[in-house]
Amino acid sequence: MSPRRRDAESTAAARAERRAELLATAAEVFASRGYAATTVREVAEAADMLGGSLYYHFDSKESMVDEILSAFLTEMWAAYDKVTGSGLGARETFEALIVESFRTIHRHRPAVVIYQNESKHLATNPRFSYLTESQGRFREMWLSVLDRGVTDGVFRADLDTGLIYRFIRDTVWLAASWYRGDGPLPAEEIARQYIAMVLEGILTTP
Amino acid sequence: MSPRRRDAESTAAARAERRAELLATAAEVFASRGYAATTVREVAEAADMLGGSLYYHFDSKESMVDEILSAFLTEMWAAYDKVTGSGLGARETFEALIVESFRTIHRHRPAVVIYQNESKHLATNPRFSYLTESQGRFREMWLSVLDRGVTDGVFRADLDTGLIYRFIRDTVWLAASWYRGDGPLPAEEIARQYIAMVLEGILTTP
Amino acid sequence: MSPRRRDAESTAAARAERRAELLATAAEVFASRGYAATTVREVAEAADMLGGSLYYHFDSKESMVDEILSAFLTEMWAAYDKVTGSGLGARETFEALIVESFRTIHRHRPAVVIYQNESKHLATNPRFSYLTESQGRFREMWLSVLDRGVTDGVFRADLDTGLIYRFIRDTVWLAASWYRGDGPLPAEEIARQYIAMVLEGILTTP
Amino acid sequence: MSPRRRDAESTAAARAERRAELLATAAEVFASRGYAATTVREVAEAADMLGGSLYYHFDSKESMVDEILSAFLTEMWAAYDKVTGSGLGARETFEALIVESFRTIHRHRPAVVIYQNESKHLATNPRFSYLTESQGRFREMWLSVLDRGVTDGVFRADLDTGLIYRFIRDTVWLAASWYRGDGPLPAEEIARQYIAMVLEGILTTP
DNA sequence: TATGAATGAGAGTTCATTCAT
DNA sequence: AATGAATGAACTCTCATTCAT
Repeated sequence: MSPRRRDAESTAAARAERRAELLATAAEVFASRGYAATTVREVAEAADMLGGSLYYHFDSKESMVDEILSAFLTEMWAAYDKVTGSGLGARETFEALIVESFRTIHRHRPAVVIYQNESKHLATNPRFSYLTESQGRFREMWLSVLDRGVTDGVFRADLDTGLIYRFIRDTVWLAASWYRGDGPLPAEEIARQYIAMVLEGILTTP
Repeated sequence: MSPRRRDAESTAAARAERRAELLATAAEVFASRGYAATTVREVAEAADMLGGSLYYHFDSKESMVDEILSAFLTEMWAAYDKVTGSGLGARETFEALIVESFRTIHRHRPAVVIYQNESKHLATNPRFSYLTESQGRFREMWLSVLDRGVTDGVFRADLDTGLIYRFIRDTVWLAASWYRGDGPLPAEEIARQYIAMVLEGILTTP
Repeated sequence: MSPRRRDAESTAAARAERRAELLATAAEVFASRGYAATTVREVAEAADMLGGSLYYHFDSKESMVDEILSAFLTEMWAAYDKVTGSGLGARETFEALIVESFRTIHRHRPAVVIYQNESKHLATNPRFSYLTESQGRFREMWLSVLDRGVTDGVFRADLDTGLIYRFIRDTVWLAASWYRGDGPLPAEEIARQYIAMVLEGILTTP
Repeated sequence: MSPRRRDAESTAAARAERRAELLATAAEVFASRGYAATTVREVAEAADMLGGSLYYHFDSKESMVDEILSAFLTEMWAAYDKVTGSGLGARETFEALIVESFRTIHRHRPAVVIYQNESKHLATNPRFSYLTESQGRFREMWLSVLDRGVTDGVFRADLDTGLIYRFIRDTVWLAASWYRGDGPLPAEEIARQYIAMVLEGILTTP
């Protein structure tokens, strides 16, 4: 490997790292102020640069969210696929998916918040059609688990699985907007209680 | 009643009605496109007018959301207060509040969606401080019901009530973004299943 | 004279009177806030009506200033013409013109203020070409008096009459912006002192 | 001096210079068309830019006049203070102040015109309270000189000094609207004749 | 005569984006 | 890599004006 080659590699790596840094910064700003309400200048300022400088790294404001969201979704689906592909029973799959979701939130909180708040509007743009696709896949995945559970007699049959699905989707993702990882309850404890609540309900059992 | 009197009344009433109409239109547009991303022209267009014409009725774009949100919150709290003031037990109060929430969603869906999506950002503006206050009241109301239920032995003691609270808050309000009232399940059935799910869990009881 | 005729007359008279009232109101508002900065609504409000109602009486905002200014100029020139046509000597004419100017200010203060502040900008509009004409006539009138005074040995020959003219023009008209007629000095006294100052200077005579 | 240091200085200086250029352009446009009647786009056009570009340099249209006026007043007061602080007699102070005023007009004509035309309206805005203060200071300065002159027996005692003050104020500042510096009379000659006129009057001395 | 609702042009301002340096 | 100046489209809002009632 020639020195020249190594240089190219190291600068390419440095460049990728800088992008990642900037994206992380941007994600936080977008998450806290809202994508539409955030100006490019604000993002740049948070990264200690001037507005125009961001355009050396990114094509547009849009391409920033794009990268943020697609990176997050890619990683999330890799984790989900591992779970669903490991041949667990319905209840175990259910629990594992919930745990995995909280883990994703833990690792990509800003991206999750953006996804939660903006994907509906962004999805109208063809560029973000993958958001709609992801949502569909998400729905199918959960419905499949829930239906299997009902068939297996693990989950109640008197509840609409579509309703349960929405219920789970909403609470799991919205957790991103309040879960900080520095509260009194550790992540595992939250996941455990969450699972207990959904599975067994909040009533005392007689 | 003199004719003059009647005239004054009818024009004042007509004006109030027009405002209400326009606010309803604005609420729908804000809800579907997002407040920040919606232009005043779009609102006006949806009301079959030109941009400037809205300013005959309202001071600003901001005052529109203000009216939309405060009207909705006023009505919602009146309903909640009736429930909490009627001396029901913890579980009955719990159920009644859920039902009331779904009713509110049914009547003010666009306002609820706006509240859900924008209140975090709007609340930074002193004009919308009532949003933060309302959120605080909401939290206290639910925690009081939940804690009472735990004390009375109706609700499980091994779950964090703060967690349950968030759980309920998120799912109830997010329901506004998917509940249309024209789906296969009627409102009461949704409320019933929702309550069953939260109270008893989704597992089959052995 | 038939009753019908009298009615027509009285309504025409009433109408003219209303116009005059409205113009007086408008003049005051234009004078105190500036023509460009004054909105039609503000004028209407000062006359206890709504914005649109003024258009029953006047074609446009512009036509209001037009009427205000031309009425004032017509009256002013009638008075000046009387003075210049009465065969007085240069000094007497000078004094009479000054007195007449203060009288005009006294009677048309708002119009004078408007003239002072806005005529430069209005004059660019062909409709107000008479403002430029009036200014020219004004200049000629004063220069003629001053030159005659110099020729007659009444006024100093070592001063540029063009400079004196500007000097007089500025102070006389600007007096409109501070002269209220309710100060400690009565109008005649002001005119007297003003004349003394301009004619004899402010130095003590040795 | 390091190159870095010099760069920082030169860019800061270049920036200040650009601001000054733009302000000079803006002042001319405001002076000739009136502040309220001038659009930001017109100012920009006069500076060969587009409307929005001005906002890179200035916060608002208002901040432009603010800078124009306060810069002018600061310089003017520095000059006046030098005169009043140099222990001259009443008459010499009087003459020096007049000369200084004409010099100020010569150097800041557009600013003076703006001050003359707009300060009354601008002063209602708290941001421009310094205009009112300056006016008060101006009045006190002149009255003090005039009163001293009367006491010393240099100026006539039979004229109201308040009237003389207004007289001087009006003519001096209004000179800005006609004095171009390119007329037949040079600045000093104008000041000389002006002083002669005010001090000795326009009558021939018998 | 006057109202009240609406118009539509244009104002001040913001902001994503570009580009020479 | 980053700066800083500028662009230009779009936005919120204002206001003279119109017109049915």
